[in-house]
Amino acid sequence: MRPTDYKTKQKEIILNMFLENKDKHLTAAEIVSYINSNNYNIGTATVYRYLDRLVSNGIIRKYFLDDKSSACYQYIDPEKKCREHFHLKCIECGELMHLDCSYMQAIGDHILAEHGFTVDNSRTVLYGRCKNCEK
Amino acid sequence: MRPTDYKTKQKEIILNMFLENKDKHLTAAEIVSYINSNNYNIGTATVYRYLDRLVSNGIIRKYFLDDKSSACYQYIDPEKKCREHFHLKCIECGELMHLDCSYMQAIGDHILAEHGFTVDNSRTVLYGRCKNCEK
DNA sequence: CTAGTTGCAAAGAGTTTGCATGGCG
DNA sequence: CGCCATGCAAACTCTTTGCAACTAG
Repeated sequence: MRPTDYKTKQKEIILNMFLENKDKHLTAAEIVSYINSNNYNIGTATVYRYLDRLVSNGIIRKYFLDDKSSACYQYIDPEKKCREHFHLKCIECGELMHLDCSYMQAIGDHILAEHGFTVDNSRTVLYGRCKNCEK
Repeated sequence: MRPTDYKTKQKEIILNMFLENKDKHLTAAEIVSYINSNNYNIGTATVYRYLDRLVSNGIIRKYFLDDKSSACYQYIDPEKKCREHFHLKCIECGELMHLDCSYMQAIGDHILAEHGFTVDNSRTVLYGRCKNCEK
């Protein structure tokens, strides 16, 4: 059994930040500096510890963009069924697109059937450039 | 114009390591420890500097696995057209598979045509579990 | 000889851990 | 009150940078 999850002010603030930024990814540093600039103080370690838990609990997703050294975290919106489709991440502007498309959904099946590989959609992100940034 | 590329013993050793491990990825630490355990000595900085150059020159690929903090580097085999297809990476055993399949090659075109997104195959790795590890 | 290269050590950047204090339930 | 969570600082890991010595061409 997992330990009790006490409600604390810090956790509330962090989770709210993700809920208010469903369309963006946040880095640990951004979270720390945002909180510390808003009449509150939070330790870096606390942020990392809670981020880890949120990732384990499937509340947020953790990425590593190739050109960034720091990890990025983004809310996994249950309403958008993010576990069931692929994601596209623009390496220029950072936009995350949900690739909810029947054609793409067939890809996972194809890879499993033809290549014996089970793709984990919750981990996989396709990198590239979105319409605007490609220009 | 770019500076002349002097041939050195260090560069030769590193490049050979990639050529002898086309099917695997190597980390900077692995390269350093391998070389230093073989009657030769090389500085960490030298390894990183040459890796950067190999990446810039398109000789090797650099990527980050979700659960690793260190970067992985792998030779881009011209014969396998690694620039043009996707890669599958098993999150259990670390095996990297080349997904060279006409069906899959259509994916990039589809995403561009239907979703206006240009996928960068050299950056994208699909994560999941291979046949053996799925059991 | 000149300019690219190397090795070492120090500096950075990001993340994790140890530990005493603090707060939820 | 017991146990989890927090903050701070130190420790760590990986990578980059500064610089003097070295070397390929």
